[in-house]
Amino acid sequence: MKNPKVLIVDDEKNIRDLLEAGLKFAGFSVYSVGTGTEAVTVAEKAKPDIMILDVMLPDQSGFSVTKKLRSMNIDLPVLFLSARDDRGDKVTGLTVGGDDYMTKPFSIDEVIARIQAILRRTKKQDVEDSIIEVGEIKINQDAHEVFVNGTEIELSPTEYKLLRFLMANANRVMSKDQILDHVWEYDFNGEQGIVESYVSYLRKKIDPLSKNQLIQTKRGVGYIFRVTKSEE
Amino acid sequence: MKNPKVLIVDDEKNIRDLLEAGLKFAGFSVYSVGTGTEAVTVAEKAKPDIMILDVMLPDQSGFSVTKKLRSMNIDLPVLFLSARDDRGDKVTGLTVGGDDYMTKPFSIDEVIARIQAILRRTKKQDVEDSIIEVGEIKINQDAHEVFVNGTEIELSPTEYKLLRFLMANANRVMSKDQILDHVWEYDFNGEQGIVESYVSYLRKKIDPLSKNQLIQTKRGVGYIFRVTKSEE
DNA sequence: TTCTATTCTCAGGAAACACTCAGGTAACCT
DNA sequence: AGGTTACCTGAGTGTTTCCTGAGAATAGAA
Repeated sequence: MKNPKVLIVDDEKNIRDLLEAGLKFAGFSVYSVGTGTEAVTVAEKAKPDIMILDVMLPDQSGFSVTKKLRSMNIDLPVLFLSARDDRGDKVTGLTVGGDDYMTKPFSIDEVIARIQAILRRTKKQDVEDSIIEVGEIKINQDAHEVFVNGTEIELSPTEYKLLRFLMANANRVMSKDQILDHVWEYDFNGEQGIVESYVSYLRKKIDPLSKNQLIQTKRGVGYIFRVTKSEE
Repeated sequence: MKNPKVLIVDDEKNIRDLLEAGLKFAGFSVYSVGTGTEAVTVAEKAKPDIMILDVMLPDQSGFSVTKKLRSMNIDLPVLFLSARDDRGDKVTGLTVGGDDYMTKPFSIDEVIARIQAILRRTKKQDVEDSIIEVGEIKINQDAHEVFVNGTEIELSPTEYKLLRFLMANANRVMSKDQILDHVWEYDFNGEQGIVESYVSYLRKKIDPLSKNQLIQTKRGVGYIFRVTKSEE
């Protein structure tokens, strides 16, 4: 299957729009609803491959949605979304099998990564590989491991996400705004300076293991993860 | 499709006219409106391929326009425009889909370049390639890299834009006024001397790598990017 | 809780950049 | 030829952008 189908269930329209834009661009077919009742209907009709489900819906809890679906013999993996604090008791109990959960606010690229991980685990979807290898750097997404020319380096979560984003867009300049929009949580309202800081952190860990400066600055434009120096 | 359709949404008539003229000349079909309400109407009727949208409109915010359109299942990429300092706290998530974001004041050719980049990425369109190659010079727009006979040169943002403009109009004399209008931001009120300076900068970086003088002066008229014509 | 890793802000300094200006040079004119 | 105009370019100035270390605030783990 070429375009996995995702069903987004969240009552906040902003979040639905954000997810919809990001997932569509990442190559998913997207269905988006705001209530649990609609979710059940669409899940039955459209047969999505995965569902993104807010656990706190206005009409019913996410839990009852999954229960309903299961009783209808509709079996699809779920990525649960929840607010930061109501974690622990209910949500963790919900995740069975291939399911996963994330807290709001999230970063859009992290959502995409999680969805791909779930699809990878559950069905044999035609989905990105767990291993990203670009030039001298290899990332194992399942194990959260990063190797530079075969040597492993330790990255903090944010460093990891930033590097993954730059590598996924290798040989293309990414502006700081783009980086903020994809790598940082959607409610982050800080300044671009934080991107500079994290690029600096990354370089400090990467550069000692490579002869090339892998992350380059395009002054006034952004940053680029550069693999092939010159062509021709 | 040969002529992509662009919908311009901005309340300042000056800016609308500026964009309209520039985009028409670049080969786009242009629709232009001043309010969000009109934008929705025209987007529905004319089915544009892309929209240029000021985030600060008199009747409603640019975001509510995109939301409205999305809820109507009208799906088109957006190039957002905003004042220079609106970024940072308020607006995030603008670039997650195929969308992009620019601040005012902009240079008209930069707008065109961004639009083509968006159409290229959302790739429903038959649009210019990311690589511009004219004679001995090759520009990779994705990577913001410039090669002269295979050797990379480093250009500042303004040098880059100037060279791209001259190459896009190769073998045609461009006056300094034309250059100012296309390459510099629309509120620039300096003198033509700056064009002379930047041509000088460019030559200093380009000429050592070429036997020909690629940027030639047409005294009293302007400058021309000359391609050694093997055929014609 | 305490401890530690991490996130984020900030500020100083360095470098790159944009722009202006003026003296010099080349092209064009009569 | 001389005189005039347009152009070139080095020098200088003020601004912007970027880097990085230091430290405060926060979250996660022991």
